[in-house]
Amino acid sequence: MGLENYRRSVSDAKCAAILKAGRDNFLRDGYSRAAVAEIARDADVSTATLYKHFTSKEELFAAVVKDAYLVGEYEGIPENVSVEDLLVNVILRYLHSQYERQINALLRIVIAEVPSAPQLGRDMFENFVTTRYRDLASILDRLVARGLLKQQDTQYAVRLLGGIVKEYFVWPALFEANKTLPADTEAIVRQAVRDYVLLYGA
Amino acid sequence: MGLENYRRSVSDAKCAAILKAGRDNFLRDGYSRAAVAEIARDADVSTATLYKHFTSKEELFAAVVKDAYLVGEYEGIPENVSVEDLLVNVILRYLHSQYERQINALLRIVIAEVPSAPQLGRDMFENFVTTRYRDLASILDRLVARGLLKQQDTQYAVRLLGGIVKEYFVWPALFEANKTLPADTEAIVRQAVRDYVLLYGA
Amino acid sequence: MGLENYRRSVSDAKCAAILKAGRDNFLRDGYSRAAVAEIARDADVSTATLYKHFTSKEELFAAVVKDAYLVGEYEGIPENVSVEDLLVNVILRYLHSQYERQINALLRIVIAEVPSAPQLGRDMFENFVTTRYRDLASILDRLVARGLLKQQDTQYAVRLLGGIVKEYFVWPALFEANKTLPADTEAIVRQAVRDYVLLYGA
Amino acid sequence: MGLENYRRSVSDAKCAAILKAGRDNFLRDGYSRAAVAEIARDADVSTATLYKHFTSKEELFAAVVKDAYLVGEYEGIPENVSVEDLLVNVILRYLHSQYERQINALLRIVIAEVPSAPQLGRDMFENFVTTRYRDLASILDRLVARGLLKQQDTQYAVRLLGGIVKEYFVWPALFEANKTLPADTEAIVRQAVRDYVLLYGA
DNA sequence: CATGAATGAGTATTCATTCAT
DNA sequence: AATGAATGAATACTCATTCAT
Repeated sequence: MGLENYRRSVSDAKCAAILKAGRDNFLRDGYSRAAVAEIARDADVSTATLYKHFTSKEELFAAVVKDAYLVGEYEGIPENVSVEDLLVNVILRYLHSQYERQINALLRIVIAEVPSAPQLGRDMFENFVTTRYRDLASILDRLVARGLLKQQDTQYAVRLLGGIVKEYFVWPALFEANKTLPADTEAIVRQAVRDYVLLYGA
Repeated sequence: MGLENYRRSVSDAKCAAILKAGRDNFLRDGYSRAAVAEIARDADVSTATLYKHFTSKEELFAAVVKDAYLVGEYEGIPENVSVEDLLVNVILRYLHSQYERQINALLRIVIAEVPSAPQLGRDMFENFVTTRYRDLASILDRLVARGLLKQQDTQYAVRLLGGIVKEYFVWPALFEANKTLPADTEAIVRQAVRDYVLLYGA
Repeated sequence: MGLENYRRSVSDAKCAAILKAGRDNFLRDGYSRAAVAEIARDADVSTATLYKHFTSKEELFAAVVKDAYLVGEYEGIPENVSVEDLLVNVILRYLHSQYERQINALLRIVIAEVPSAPQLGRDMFENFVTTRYRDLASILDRLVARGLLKQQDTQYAVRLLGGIVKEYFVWPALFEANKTLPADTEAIVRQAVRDYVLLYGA
Repeated sequence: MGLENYRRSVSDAKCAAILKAGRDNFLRDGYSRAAVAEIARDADVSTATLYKHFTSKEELFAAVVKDAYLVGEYEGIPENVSVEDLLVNVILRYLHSQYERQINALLRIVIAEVPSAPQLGRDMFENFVTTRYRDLASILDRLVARGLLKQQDTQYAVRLLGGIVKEYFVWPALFEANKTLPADTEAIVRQAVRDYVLLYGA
């Protein structure tokens, strides 16, 4: 079994190297301009090896995107904080993760490929929008249950919050490469949360 | 001058034909996949003529994008309507214009090209986001002046409204080709405006 | 019209050069091994130009094959010769044409591609077998009409003659590259014709 | 010796599996398009093992072809039948063997490879043409010796028969994949033999 | 002895751009 | 001024063969 394990580990390492090189290249050049040969070269692998692991450029890109989903987030909700602080905290964690992992740049490319790879668009929407909204809605539901927020349509409430957050932090990042979170991020988030609490707070 | 005028008008007609063919091709195939030769063919022009008018594919695309800015919108603000109705009306006009002119599909392509054509991204952001927000803010300012809305930071108010509208009507359209405005568009817009008026109404 | 004519003549010349280079390469290397890039280079043309003229390697090959059909043959039948001499003469003309134009080598390649390009096989069979047999049958029919041959099934008679001729002169050429007509060709053909006349002569 | 025998038998089995898989692949895809990796997979062997048995794709193909020679044919000549029936019988056995064993498809591939593998062409010609003709000639010789046929050049006679048989049953099969023996095969063979007997019968 | 991962050289085809006419 | 033929560089993908384990 030593041989098999050895092979698997080598293979996994190459696969990871390809994914990383692919990610870098796609982020830098976009999907169409990124060259499979260069990705292979950057990963210190022959193109043929790359094609052993991923049967096409498209599949490699899909794998790169899927790879971005994998990081788990915000398990517990801390007690003893105000509703406002809690929501600000949750949203800031979203945002930092989004920026650190360069999800915005990835979004750009996926959006560009929506007409030719619709499934990829749907998947990414599901994973980066719908799922997060589900998580946030469940938090709001619990706060409602605890009497800390009014009865409300949490589906809509989530989108209200999400809308203003995207407005400030995602939308501009789509139109400018290498955007970083602005200095007044927390202030803006806090303002948005405050409005929300004004409307829907207990 | 007759000959010169004739020549100019022919030239302008060709230019318009190229822009239209370019628009169609870019919208259908995206930037990279769209072929200059096909655009020229669709415009009934030789490739050389196309290159006389636009020095590169990139410039042609930029011109196509700029062309989309040109359509004027919502001149007058009707009097004698409630603040709510007025805002709903204005927003719906934005949305219909956005969908009818396929701005979402164009946005997709511009977004994709942001890393390689940053100026284009900035321009489009300026023209489709900032400008509109300025218009809307001036409307809000006037409403504040008339005492129909509270004193407020209209810059922020506009983005609150814009965020929720994009959340529902632009964001999903980026991730799905050929999306049309949903049937309950007006209801959603009205709900958003109602929330806004609750917070900032006089 | 000078420009147009000039362009056409240049274009035709290039087309001919490509066909010739294609023919040479296919004959030397077979279909699969022949490289489009090398054909283009031999024809002093870029690959893109080659693809303007022929939309694919397969189409180029088909054109090369079709080109081989184009040479017209044996219009008149001389009078005042014996039936035997006449037939020997006709058959020898077939054979020389077949060898000079390297039809055998072309046949080899077409045969190889029959599973993947069945239409090409059918076309070549039609043009190099069926058509010739029709010509020869019409000759035999006229000889029968003149009373120089017995009443007979000329369809079958033609295939009897064709079979023996292929047996000696085509079949071996399929299995050996650059085969030339053997020295005793005429003697063998004469023997075959003699047998035929023994069976079917008046 | 038990272990050695076991090993040899395993090795032989693998070799046979490779040959069979090779045959199937070459027949299906032709020489160039057939992929060594797929042959190995079909044979349940690693590519390295395949290369242990056959040092190159070309050699494997040669072995596949040689394998087709190995089936023995028509040992005894029945007595007490007419010359005509005897010859018809012999020829039909040739033909059925040729079609059942897909020799025509194999011929196609060998013919295609003649320029690059001339020896293979010569071998196949020797084994599928010359050898058979020798067998048939020896039968004719015996018939002449028994006084059932005239004195004759049996070399030539054999090719007369062979020519007409190929004309009807091999030649068309080269130009059409998956051809089967036509329904009137026996009638045609009988007609050919009858002509031959007319010419050369006692 | 057997493996299968890895390779490098090669393939057909495309496209933005130029230039002789 | 307008053409459209021509190009050269690039691209995704394949495959016979080898070699470390």
